[in-house]
Amino acid sequence: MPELPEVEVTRRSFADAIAGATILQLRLGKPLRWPLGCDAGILTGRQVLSIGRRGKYLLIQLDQGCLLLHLGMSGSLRFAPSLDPPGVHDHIDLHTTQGVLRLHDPRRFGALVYANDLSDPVARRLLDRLGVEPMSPDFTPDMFCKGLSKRHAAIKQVLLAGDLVVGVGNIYASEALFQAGIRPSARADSLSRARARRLHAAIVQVLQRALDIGGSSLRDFSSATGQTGHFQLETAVYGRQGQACRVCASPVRMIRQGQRSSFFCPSCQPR
DNA sequence: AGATGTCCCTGGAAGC
DNA sequence: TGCTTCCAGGGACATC
Repeated sequence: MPELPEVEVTRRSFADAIAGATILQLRLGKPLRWPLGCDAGILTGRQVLSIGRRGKYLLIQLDQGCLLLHLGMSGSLRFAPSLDPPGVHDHIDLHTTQGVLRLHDPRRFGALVYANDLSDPVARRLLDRLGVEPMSPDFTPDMFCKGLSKRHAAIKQVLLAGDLVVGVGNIYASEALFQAGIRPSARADSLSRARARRLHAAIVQVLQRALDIGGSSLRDFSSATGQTGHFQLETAVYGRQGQACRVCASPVRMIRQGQRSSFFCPSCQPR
């Protein structure tokens, strides 16, 4: 499932190729999570200036207006000069003078939303609550520690909430917590400064590593050019319940937190 | 304001 | 073999 590294890899894989293109037509398939919010016809003739990203949202900046694209949990993009006729799960085809941008999304948790600009209430509703970018200079150990100290919930759930730091999904949250030696159920405000700093470093490291290897944590992930990661991310704990911890050989355990599964090693993550 | 539970959707796996 | 049930996930939203 696309977490931040996959979204960023996707962005980089077609941003340059689509920049400057003029939109010819937007074809919509089955309804996605939210409606587009405008008549698809008004996009014809508009120019794509750039592709940005905020959290897991791709921001398609137009000469007039902006499209917010979310891959949900099963979405992937393809950008090519031409594509086969759309299949059952191809729900968006953005035809441009430089190629077709296609969203393939079997589970339809993805979305494409039009906004006049990023200060439009439509965009703000989606983006305002997002925390800092984990790979930006704003994500400092200090702000992270301060943020955690105000939260009583379990650390794993605070990470997933995305209002402190964005982009850490279910897989990378478990992996970062393992690397920091912190149990997912530990209360955020119970972490010492030293442990919170360790977690901060682990988050950056885990995400950077995934980015470096092309966002390959997703089993069937591919970039917009169809590039698949050659390196499957070797998860330390995610999805490995019952198997031996790669560090100490204790059986990895799974618990449920807020309808999500969390994985940890009881011995490497004692509290 | 923060915490918690619910919902959206469908392919694949597990259970009967 | 063929059915049914369960599960995965991001994140907005409602409710406490």
